[in-house]
Amino acid sequence: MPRTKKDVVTEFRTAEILQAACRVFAEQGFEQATMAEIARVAGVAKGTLYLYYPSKQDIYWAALGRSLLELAAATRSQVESAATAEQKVHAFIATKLRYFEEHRDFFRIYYSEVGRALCRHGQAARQFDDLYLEQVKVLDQVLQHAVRRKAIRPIRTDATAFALFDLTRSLVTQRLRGLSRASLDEDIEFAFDLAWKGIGHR
Amino acid sequence: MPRTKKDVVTEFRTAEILQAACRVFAEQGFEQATMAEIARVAGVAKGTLYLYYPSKQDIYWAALGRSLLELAAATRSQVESAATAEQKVHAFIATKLRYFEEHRDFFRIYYSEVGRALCRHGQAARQFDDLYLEQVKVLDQVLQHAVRRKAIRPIRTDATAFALFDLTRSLVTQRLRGLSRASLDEDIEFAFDLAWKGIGHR
DNA sequence: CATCACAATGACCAACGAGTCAGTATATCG
DNA sequence: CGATATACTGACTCGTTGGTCATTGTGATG
Repeated sequence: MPRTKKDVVTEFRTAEILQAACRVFAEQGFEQATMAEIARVAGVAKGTLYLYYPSKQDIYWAALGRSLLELAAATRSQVESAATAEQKVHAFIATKLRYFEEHRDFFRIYYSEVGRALCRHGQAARQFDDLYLEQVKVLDQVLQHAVRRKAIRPIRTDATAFALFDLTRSLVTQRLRGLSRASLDEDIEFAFDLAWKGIGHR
Repeated sequence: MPRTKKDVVTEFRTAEILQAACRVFAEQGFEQATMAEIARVAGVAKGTLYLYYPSKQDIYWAALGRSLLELAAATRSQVESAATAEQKVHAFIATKLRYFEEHRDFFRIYYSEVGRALCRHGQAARQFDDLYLEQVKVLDQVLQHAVRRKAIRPIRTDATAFALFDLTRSLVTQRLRGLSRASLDEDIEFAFDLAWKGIGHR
């Protein structure tokens, strides 16, 4: 247990900064957000931000990555512990919808980042893209396995995985925009029902 | 027929500028794109841009709006001229996939704009949002009608309309990212199949 | 060819914001 | 308490870029 005091302060400031960054980036988007505003919300001076992160980009990736990894881990865990393919698909959708419901700011940043992936191709964001594709792969493998077992009809599993991914995003977006008057559980069942009927046997 | 000469030149320059803007915005995104770069690609001086559009924002909306209206009109027309609900849903998906395939730069801008809709809420982009919701409504009404006729099972038509919308976007994205090795027609059939099975009777 | 109207230009300006750093406050310790 | 170290501050720098406008080019007209 080295420098406990220093570490505690660092951890505290880091969390404070990332939380503020999350709020500001979610509200303004990356380009419109300013370091001054993040500092204001975090309750520190602008210079302090640079004691903990070397640049605006780094704060952004840190804020995004933290939640992204958490969500990826939760999804993997829930999907793994589900028994059947049906339950795995359900778990995938439910986990994501629940997590985004609790982390709306994160979803805003995430969603806008996905939108930007088509511009600036080849540039940064490799980490982000990898995680994204890995998530799709989890679903892809569930589907492949299900097809082999004839639990679902033969189908292009990779394209379907993407589609289910986007179906989930679609529901979250509807909720965030206030376009869904249904409860979270109702939305989960709705999405799963649509998906399962779409890929199901008949 | 007034000032023909002037009108022709104006039309020519306008088209040239919008095309250049479309390319640059698609590549860089709104914030990263510079007026200097748009001017360079259009083959004019920066000042010339301001003879035809009052601001960067205006060029952006003009470039986006032009294609957006065209797509909306095409979709409406194709859906209307289809006979059954099944054919209407098919027409909706096919029209969009085909249009985006031919206007990839437009799709990039469109997609990134959708991503930004969750940030900056309440601000500009009202036109854009209206058109977006109107497109969903077209599909919603097709579904409502189909439910009444019992052509599909009873279902939350508004949420489903959104979901089909995003399913379509999902396929386009896969194509643009080079993740789909299928032909355009195959992707259309795939998307339609998935959708129709999902909402179908059994 | 001279004149004129206006389209086009690009050097310039002002605003803005990321990142810096000399100075200040605060904590630690002998 | 005084000395030293370190966390923090915010005024400043400096590159970038949207937008302007005095000047230049062009083509029509008499």
